[in-house]
Amino acid sequence: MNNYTQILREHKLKATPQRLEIAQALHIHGHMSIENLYDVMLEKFSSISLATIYKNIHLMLESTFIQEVKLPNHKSVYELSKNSHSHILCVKCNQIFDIDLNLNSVIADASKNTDFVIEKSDLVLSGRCKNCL
Amino acid sequence: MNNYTQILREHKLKATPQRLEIAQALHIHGHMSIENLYDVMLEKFSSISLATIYKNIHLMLESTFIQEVKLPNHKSVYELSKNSHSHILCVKCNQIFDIDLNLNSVIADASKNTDFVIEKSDLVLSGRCKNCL
DNA sequence: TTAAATGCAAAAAATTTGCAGACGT
DNA sequence: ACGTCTGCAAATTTTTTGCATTTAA
Repeated sequence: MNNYTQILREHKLKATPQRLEIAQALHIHGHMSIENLYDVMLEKFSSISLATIYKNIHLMLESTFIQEVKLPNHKSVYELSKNSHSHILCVKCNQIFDIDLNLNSVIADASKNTDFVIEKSDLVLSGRCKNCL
Repeated sequence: MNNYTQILREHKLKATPQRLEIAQALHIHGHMSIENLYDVMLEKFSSISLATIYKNIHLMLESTFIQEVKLPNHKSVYELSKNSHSHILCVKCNQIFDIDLNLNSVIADASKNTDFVIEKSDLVLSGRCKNCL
């Protein structure tokens, strides 16, 4: 029983080979779109169905095993759940990186201005990475 | 010639009645999804086509007359372009508000950590608004 | 007058559903 | 053994395209 078998079970999901491979693919690639994932999965499961990908993505989202990341000018990508973090996207090479940023003061400010109780923040920065400059 | 006729032309778009109505609807409602917009437009143009909505949304995005806002757990919504700002979403009543937040230090921090030149930021805060608490 | 926009119908793409057989626990 | 999962096929939903006609400038 590897890593993800246990984690999947903790999320009330059966550890099927397909799900383990999704977890593995996300672990390796970090952020993947549906079609991206489908292509990678096809290499291991030549007869996997897109329906299986969709069903699993939904279940994994519901169980918070994974998270969706919505990016400007891109399809959504998915990542394994981790501690809260932001994303930074290179508009040239389209690489996505996780980044830890302290948004406390921003959130405090927003909270004060709106009387919202803020539960989460989704921040995507876009620009050009070192290599693409 | 009203307000938006001129602005549309500045964006190299012909000021058709349909486009003026899209502008008006976004002005009034602030943030609208495609289907939302279609429903509202139908009231003024009983035979408007969804294809017209899609085509116009694309052209208006390209010309930066409008902007897309991607929200967690929601379909994309569109708004008239304005100065850079963030969004705050109530997860209970689903209202969306614009909010001006100073992200300078966050961006500076990100820039320093990644060697990115950052061009824009998309921030959506989610929580509960005053009324829904 | 002319290039661009509209609306329709059809096509394509993306996502969801139902179900029979297979599989995880 | 049981309930869940997979893969398939079909259905549905969303978005795009082509084209004849109309319209803004």
